[in-house]
Amino acid sequence: MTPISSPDPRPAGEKRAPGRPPKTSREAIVACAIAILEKEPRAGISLNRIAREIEIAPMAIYNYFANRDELLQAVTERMMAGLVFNADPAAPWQDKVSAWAETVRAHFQRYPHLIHLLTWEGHASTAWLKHALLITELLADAGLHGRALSRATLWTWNSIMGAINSELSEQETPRTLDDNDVAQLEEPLRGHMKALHDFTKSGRHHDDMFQYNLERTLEALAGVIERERSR
Amino acid sequence: MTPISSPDPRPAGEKRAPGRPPKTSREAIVACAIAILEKEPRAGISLNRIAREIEIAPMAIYNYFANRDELLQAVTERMMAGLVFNADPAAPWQDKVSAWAETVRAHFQRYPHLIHLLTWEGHASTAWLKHALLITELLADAGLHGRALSRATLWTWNSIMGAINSELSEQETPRTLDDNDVAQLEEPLRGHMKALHDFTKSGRHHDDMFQYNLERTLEALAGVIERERSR
DNA sequence: ACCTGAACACCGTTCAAGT
DNA sequence: ACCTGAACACCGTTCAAGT
Repeated sequence: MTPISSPDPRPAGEKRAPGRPPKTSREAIVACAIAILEKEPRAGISLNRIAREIEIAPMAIYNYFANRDELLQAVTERMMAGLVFNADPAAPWQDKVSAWAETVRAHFQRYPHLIHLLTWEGHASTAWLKHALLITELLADAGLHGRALSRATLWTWNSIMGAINSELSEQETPRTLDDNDVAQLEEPLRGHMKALHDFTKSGRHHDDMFQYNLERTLEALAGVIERERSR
Repeated sequence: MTPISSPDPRPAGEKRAPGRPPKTSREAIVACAIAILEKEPRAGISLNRIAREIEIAPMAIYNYFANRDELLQAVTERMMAGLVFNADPAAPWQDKVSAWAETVRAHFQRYPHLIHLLTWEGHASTAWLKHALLITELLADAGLHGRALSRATLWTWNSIMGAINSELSEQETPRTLDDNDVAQLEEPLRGHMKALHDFTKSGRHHDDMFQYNLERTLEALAGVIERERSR
């Protein structure tokens, strides 16, 4: 019943590290957190849950991260790393903005929790910053500069992220319209409500609306750029 | 040391209600939740916290609400009730949309948590529905109908709520730019970053950006309406 | 009719002790 | 160097018991 020491996997000659050998790593913990979110998008990130999953004591995580927030930061960074965007340099700026928007949309579709991390928990990552600044670059090439460029950049982010945001939140917590509530509405509100309801129940209305939102954004940008150029 | 029964506040002749007298009410619980959020916008809504505040056992709340979700629903409804909007019927539709946007913005500024309740916890309230449908009515008056009206309505919501959303999330969790991160960027990205940073640090850039976002939204809507009219 | 306390399964985090 | 267990202060919720 004497405890058998685990075999040392190090090649002969390599110095054995002092102290207790690690059971896990930063990378494994982050990967586990992401795996949980991919399985259950609504689960949230819990230290206890992760510890259960990789069969360590919850406290072991504190050897790799100072606290929950630092772990969230690492998860954010790691999720963002999966987002790659390559624009065709020859394409007009409208196409590039569209391609950027679709790439970002697809990424947030894969990691719905990411938008929560970025927006509500304030975990801006350098990777996200870089991607966001691509829009600035595109708009600069299109002829904007100075404050007009800053404003147009923020507007574009707002607009595209707003579209992604509303699409995700509707998917995660579908608005179930209470028939009773609708019945209480007066005309013409009830008619409008019904039309809207039918529209959002129609087949591919998410794609339809994202496209529409994107077109409106580009339309507004085109106006700004044109006015700026003719000054 | 005989326990003294509390005096019955009912007028003589009125029948005394059977059973134990209540220590609180639905209204008091909801009011307490809102009071907590007004004091500490980042606090979140906790049954235990509310119970501590009004000095009852946490379980007493379950006499008034089936569960936490039902309480959140009531809080949402109550918060929305404070939002009143009266448009000048004679004003052009652009002014009405602007007035609507500013009213909604001010309300969410007062209750930052409300956007969380509506967007992420899926507590659509009838009061919110009514307000949202006002936009549909405005756009219908401006000449839209059918699918074009539905699309334009959703776009307007998206756009305005996106602007409010980003304003709030920046206020609640201010993006502190890591100098180190900025230094790692290459030109022209670093230059763009710096310009953006300076812009968002300037005095009233929140008001400035909301106005800009609103103008872009109206611009895009004007385009849609014009094309629809000329068909 | 309404309130309470004990109990359960969660959560993040500190601290002291183990290997 | 890394892991563990006990402890603390939270959280929502069920159930049985009190008034």
